[in-house]
Amino acid sequence: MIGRPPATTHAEIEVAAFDLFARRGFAGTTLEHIAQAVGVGKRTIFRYYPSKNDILWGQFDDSLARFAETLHEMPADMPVFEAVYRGIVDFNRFDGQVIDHHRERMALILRTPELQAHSAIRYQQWRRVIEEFVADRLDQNQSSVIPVTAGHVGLALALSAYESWLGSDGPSLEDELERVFEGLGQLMVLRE
Amino acid sequence: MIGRPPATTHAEIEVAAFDLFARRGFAGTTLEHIAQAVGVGKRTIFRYYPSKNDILWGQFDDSLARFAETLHEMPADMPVFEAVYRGIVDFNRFDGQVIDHHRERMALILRTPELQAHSAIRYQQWRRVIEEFVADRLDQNQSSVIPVTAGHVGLALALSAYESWLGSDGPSLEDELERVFEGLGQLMVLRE
DNA sequence: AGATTAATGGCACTCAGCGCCAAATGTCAA
DNA sequence: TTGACATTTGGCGCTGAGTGCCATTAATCT
Repeated sequence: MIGRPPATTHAEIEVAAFDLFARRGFAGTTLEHIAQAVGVGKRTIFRYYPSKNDILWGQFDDSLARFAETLHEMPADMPVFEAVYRGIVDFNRFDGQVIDHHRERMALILRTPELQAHSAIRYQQWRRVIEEFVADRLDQNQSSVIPVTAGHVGLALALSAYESWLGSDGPSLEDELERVFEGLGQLMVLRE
Repeated sequence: MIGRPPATTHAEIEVAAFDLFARRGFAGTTLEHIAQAVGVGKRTIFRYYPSKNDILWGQFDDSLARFAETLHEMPADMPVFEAVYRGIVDFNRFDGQVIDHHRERMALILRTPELQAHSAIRYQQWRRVIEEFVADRLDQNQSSVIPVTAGHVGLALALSAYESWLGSDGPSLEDELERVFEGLGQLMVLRE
């Protein structure tokens, strides 16, 4: 490769930041701390991540592409929202090796106020993937009611499952998703 | 009242800020601008609102109490999630005089990235109200699956309706909520 | 008039984030 | 081996949100 070689990597920054966040808290960790831990200038951190909030989201953009793929691979005769549900389950499947790390990461993201707020931006991208899929399947406009609702409700399911998952240490994420989905079914039936 | 009289009010700050946000954009408006418009020190603004993000949310805390009341006034034999749905509709009923203002406010909140992010914090409080109500009705713990899911899904419905409402200028917010709710029903039925 | 009470607002600070640009550090061609 | 070139680094200085501190101001009460 030509030019001056990079002094660090996204992964290295993420690891260092993760460690500091866990030990000193998110707010208690300045970008200066992270930069020093990595052995790089503060200015450089910003070249790798647009903001302190984004560090923990790592490769989320790649994941989104994978999510879209997963959805589009669902059998064409499967009911839309079931496809969405299964897509969400697939999207949140992690190997035993990384699941612990994923849990800690999500605990930070879902329980740190600043990160909670920032997540809304990421969730939006995630919802768009569902919207697009549902709109495509039902041959509707992406901004019409059903696709938008599917996106929001899909997110609602995922977040509910994550909260339950983080709150206890028994069931797997997949189990929690199923329980939540079933719960929604009950709620809807209860309406009649 | 004893002591030095206040130099301004929450309402005055809100009006001034709202005007500036509409004209110069949220990011383009500094707290210094708002302070000058109100004729007060920047430091004082922070005594009335904890952050720039919070100004537009005004009396939200009071609204929450009203929301909780509305829910608890629902007939005891009404199915839980229908009660939640009706509570949301009631909560979002506004007089013809204030509806235009409410629309502009929500457009700002839902379309400005910084505010979108910050809203997550407020939504959380709002969800808690639903959680509490549902938990109470079903005699479950507030943090168990059904109440949490009801909170998230309730929010999903409200946000979907607001997006539709802001996107077109025909139907009322109440109509949009009904369409969204019906849409969710379709999605769920489609699963079978 | 003087004591008391409560709000104001200035000052100095920290930290996130950005624009700018010179310096550093590699590769490649002659 | 040397010099041109490409690319990243990181320092500097700035803006703007938000906080702690505290003297000042402006009311009321005795």
